[in-house]
Amino acid sequence: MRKESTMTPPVGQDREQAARRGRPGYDQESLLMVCVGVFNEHGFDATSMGMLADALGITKSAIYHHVKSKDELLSLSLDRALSRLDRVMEQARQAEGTTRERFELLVRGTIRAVIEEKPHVTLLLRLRGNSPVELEAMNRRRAMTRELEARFEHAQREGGVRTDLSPRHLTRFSFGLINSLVEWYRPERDDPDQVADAAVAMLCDGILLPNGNDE
Amino acid sequence: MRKESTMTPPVGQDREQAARRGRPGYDQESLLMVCVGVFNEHGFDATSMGMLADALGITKSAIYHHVKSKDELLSLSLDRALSRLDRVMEQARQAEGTTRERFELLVRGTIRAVIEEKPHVTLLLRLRGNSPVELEAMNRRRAMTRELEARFEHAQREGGVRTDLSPRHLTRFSFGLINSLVEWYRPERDDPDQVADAAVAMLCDGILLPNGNDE
DNA sequence: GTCTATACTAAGATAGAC
DNA sequence: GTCTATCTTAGTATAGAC
Repeated sequence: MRKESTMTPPVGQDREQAARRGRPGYDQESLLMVCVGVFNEHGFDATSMGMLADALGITKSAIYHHVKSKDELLSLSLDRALSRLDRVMEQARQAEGTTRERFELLVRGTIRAVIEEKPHVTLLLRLRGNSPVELEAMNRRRAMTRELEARFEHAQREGGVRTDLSPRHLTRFSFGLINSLVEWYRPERDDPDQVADAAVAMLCDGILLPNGNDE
Repeated sequence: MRKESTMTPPVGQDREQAARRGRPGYDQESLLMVCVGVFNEHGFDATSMGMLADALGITKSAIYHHVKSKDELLSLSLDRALSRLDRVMEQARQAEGTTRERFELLVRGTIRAVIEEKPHVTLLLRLRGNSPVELEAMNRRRAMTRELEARFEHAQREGGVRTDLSPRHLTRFSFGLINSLVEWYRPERDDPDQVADAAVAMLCDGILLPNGNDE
């Protein structure tokens, strides 16, 4: 059994440490991180409890000591992603300055959140709505999209953003560009600040040189 | 059995029509379209043959008359997506004109392809590499990404594209913006030309007004 | 081209010992 | 906190009748 247990359960020497700080075997947090990694590698639905057990180096049934179900693992992960993104939106609401400054703050904040919570955000962005847990998370995410759309509309009226594009398309394409991070960002290859600079530059000013050549 | 068969199998009156044109029951093409729709709704792995059977209005076993396996359905769909995208790349290779003109051609071609073959492209973009079929399709797609990256590098040397962003980031973010279409494009809400215009505008020139306001 | 019936395998989850 | 053993359900796929 247990074909590819790469990770040895971090058995603790120092127990008796006020309940949820030590880690005799796994605690819920460390277990969650391993599971989310496997979810993202194969997709949530393609991941069986057996595969999780293999990655954890324990048996299927041992997982149920930490969580009630596979869905609870998903729920815990999605909550982390959503609460992190909520904080970004809250920060954006309170921001002041020019349109560009406020937009830049939002973009950079979102990118930081996506990078720092990448495993959880990845899971969030790939939901299909197959369970109540997924549906609720998708609703929370949808609310953020709508809020950004309203923000774009406002910025257009204020005159900071071009008005030849609909708020819908501005929103969807902007999120599309940023969210693609979960599909290709790798800490070894990509510097977070450089990535954020590139996203801001592309979104604000595009990729062509102002004095475009005519060959 | 068969709880929500919305689609009645299109039983044909006019048979004997040269093998693969008529449709007594389903032919492979019409069956594929229904199945791919279900795959995209729930995700490939979360879709069982039973769900396909329900959507088709036939039984599970009847599906095996048309295809050897669930994986063959996936393979047929991915082939359609990839061959369509291959044609876009081929067209881009032969294009002439300014950097902007050639870039615009590529963007518009890709967007047309994504929209016109949306179900198949959607499936392609969501692969996790869980089977040989998926891995091979991902390789073909990766080749296209690399080709675009080389194109960006070339355009930077020629002077048409800003050089403060790496080809990698230009490529990934551009594809991210465009590919997001599969997640939100809806024919009833979005006009294809308007969507393409918006993508070109954002990618080439960004979203801010040239004469940005300082409030 | 589709059906019923069924073989076979793996899934998520639980009980109770250690 | 993890184990073995097991329950139950659902999965893909096949055989053979109509």
